[in-house]
Amino acid sequence: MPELPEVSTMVDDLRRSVIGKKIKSVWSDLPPGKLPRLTGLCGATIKAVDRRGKNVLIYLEKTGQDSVLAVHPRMTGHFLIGRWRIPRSRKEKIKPLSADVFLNEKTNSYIHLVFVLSGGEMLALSDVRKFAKINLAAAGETETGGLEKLGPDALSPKLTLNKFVKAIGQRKKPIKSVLMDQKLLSGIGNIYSDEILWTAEIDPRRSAEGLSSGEIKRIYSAMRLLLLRAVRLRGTSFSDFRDARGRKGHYGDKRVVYGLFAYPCKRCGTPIAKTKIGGRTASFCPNCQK
DNA sequence: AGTTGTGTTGAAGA
DNA sequence: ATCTTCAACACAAC
Repeated sequence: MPELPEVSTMVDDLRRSVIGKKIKSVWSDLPPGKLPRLTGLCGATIKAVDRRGKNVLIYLEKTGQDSVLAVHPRMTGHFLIGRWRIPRSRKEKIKPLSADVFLNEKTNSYIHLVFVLSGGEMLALSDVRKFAKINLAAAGETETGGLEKLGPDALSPKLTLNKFVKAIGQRKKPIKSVLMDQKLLSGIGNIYSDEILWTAEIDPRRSAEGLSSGEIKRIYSAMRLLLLRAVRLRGTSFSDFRDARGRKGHYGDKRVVYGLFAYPCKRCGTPIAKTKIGGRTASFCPNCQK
């Protein structure tokens, strides 16, 4: 699930806890091939953490060879900061060293990658479905790390209304699919596309090319408003997402349409409908989203 | 107990 | 080019 606000929350937490720390050792139980060789990162210092779309970028410095670790959490990946007992055998299961109720929550127990940091804390990746994509590139080569096709970030100040219109207008696909197309615009997934289109009062099935400039402007405003609100509320934990301390985000409590099938529309009372758009479930109000 | 659906994405097929 | 389907994987819900 992690979309822009959830990844933003991860990055926010990591910035506060891991910048300046040195990687002492790396552990993973993922099969070789699911992640690059990371042993070379031992001794590297974490210089910065950033976000691009739904990717977490961790900038590392080691004498003579700077690099950037790009992690895409896909559906269930999330970073945690804590302490775990690192297994020595394959049979042994990894588990938290403390009785921290959050780190012991099931969602947070699927640890597949751990960086042991200077100072004793560890940076771990929990990912029940193991879809997270982990990429390591030399610094300056992030453009070749699979991020080169990424469209402008949905919260970038550089993404003006004019550029937004150019990015999404003229597309024949349904507007919901266009908003979720990371090559056109990065950071939005199923949850926030539903939320944005409900707020902008636009039917998610409509072709982007048929939208008026006024309608695109409404979508742009709703996009900024909702993403900023969700960032402030530290994301949505409808499913697996947790922050770096294992705690839930609160946007889910404030959501307006996602996952509210058959509930009354918060604007007009009509029962919320759902349909499939491009293979994804879409929730919308059949009355006031035109 | 087997089937179905799930937030993402990219590759493969039409 | 453009759209749809499926696979990667594990689990919860039915």
